[in-house]
Amino acid sequence: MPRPSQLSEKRRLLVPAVAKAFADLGYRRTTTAELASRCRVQENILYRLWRDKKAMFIAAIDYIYESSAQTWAELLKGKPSEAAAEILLAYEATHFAENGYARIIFAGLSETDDPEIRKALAQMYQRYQAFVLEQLQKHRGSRNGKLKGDIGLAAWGFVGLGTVAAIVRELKLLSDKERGRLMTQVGRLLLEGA
Amino acid sequence: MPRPSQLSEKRRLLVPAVAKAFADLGYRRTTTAELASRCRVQENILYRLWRDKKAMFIAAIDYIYESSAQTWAELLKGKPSEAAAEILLAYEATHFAENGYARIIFAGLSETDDPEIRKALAQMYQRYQAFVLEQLQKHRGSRNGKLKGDIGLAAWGFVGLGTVAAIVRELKLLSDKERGRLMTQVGRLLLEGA
DNA sequence: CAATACTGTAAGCAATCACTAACAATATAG
DNA sequence: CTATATTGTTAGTGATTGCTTACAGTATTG
Repeated sequence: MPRPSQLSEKRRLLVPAVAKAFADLGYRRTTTAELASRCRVQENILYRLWRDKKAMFIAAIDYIYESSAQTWAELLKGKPSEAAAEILLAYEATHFAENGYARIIFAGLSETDDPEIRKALAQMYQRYQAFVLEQLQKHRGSRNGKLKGDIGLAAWGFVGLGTVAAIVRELKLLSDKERGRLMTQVGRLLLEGA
Repeated sequence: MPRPSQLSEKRRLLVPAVAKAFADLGYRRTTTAELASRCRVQENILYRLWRDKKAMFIAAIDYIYESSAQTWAELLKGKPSEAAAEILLAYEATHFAENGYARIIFAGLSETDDPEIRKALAQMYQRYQAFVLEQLQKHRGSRNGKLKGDIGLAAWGFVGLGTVAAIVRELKLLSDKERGRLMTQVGRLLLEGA
């Protein structure tokens, strides 16, 4: 018997560096040579782990949500679930999109006629929306406010708020402080519903 | 004296086709050969009109807002200014991002470390926000509701709403009907303020 | 007319880059 | 030990593509 494959393990190990590269450089300026260099391996190795450059990109997309989810789980550990929404909102008001991964998403969104990329992005967005929705339900469940309208749409509103916050950060359209106020203020609006 | 230059005129003439190409294909898959073909000219001609491919892309970015502004002006012609916000919201609930130009923006957002691209995008976003803000002020000015918080941030909220609507459309995450409800429902929330 | 710059057409080049082939070295299971 | 598949290293290539050069034709002004 030969030695057992460690491919999937190696993939997990390298994905963060791959994601960072795409986040720093976008898709087209992230050459496979650059990826190899950042991963401290030869290009060849990458092609044993992933079919082609696109597959590396998709792995980066998948990693984004996992990375967020891990941060959130850490943050909410031991906290009461009704407080989760407020805690997350306060945290993201200052830290949202600080890792730069949003640029991976933008790069992907300009390639949405590729079915695999679209699928990966769709899955990622649906996960985000589902997570937000869960927090919203727990939050609103506690109080019995006059909640009007579909709560699922409010969750999508949050996704939009996050997106514009990332854009505003990327383009330096608002100061950190103003961007924080944007998140908390519009966030609170969505949290409570009209 | 030689014949007068018609360069700027020709630029105006070709920009819509250029923008359509970038919208259809993204940045990297839009080759200069493809651009030339769609414009029904030789590549060479394009390089007389713009310094390089990036300049063509930036021209496309600039065109996006102009295109929207023209549509809106048409739509609001002869309408009372207090009604503008509602009219626009109702219109965009079904027509937002239908031209596909959003993909130009996403392509640009993944290249934001280029100063010229960032500048073009920042200008475009600021124009959109300023326009929305203007409509919001006219809308809220008419009624004297309990408007809490910074109205400028609400305008950024609208920009976020538009962005998520474009994403949701691109990725087919919601049906047309649901997306319309997203726009109107969250839009109304932002319109009135908490 | 004539000078001058603009417009159109064709061909091609230099550089980048995704991807591969070939081979040596190594670790594991029987 | 040995067979087998994995891992590491080097080099290279075919294709794409942004951009340029060169030249012929044309319209406009003095």
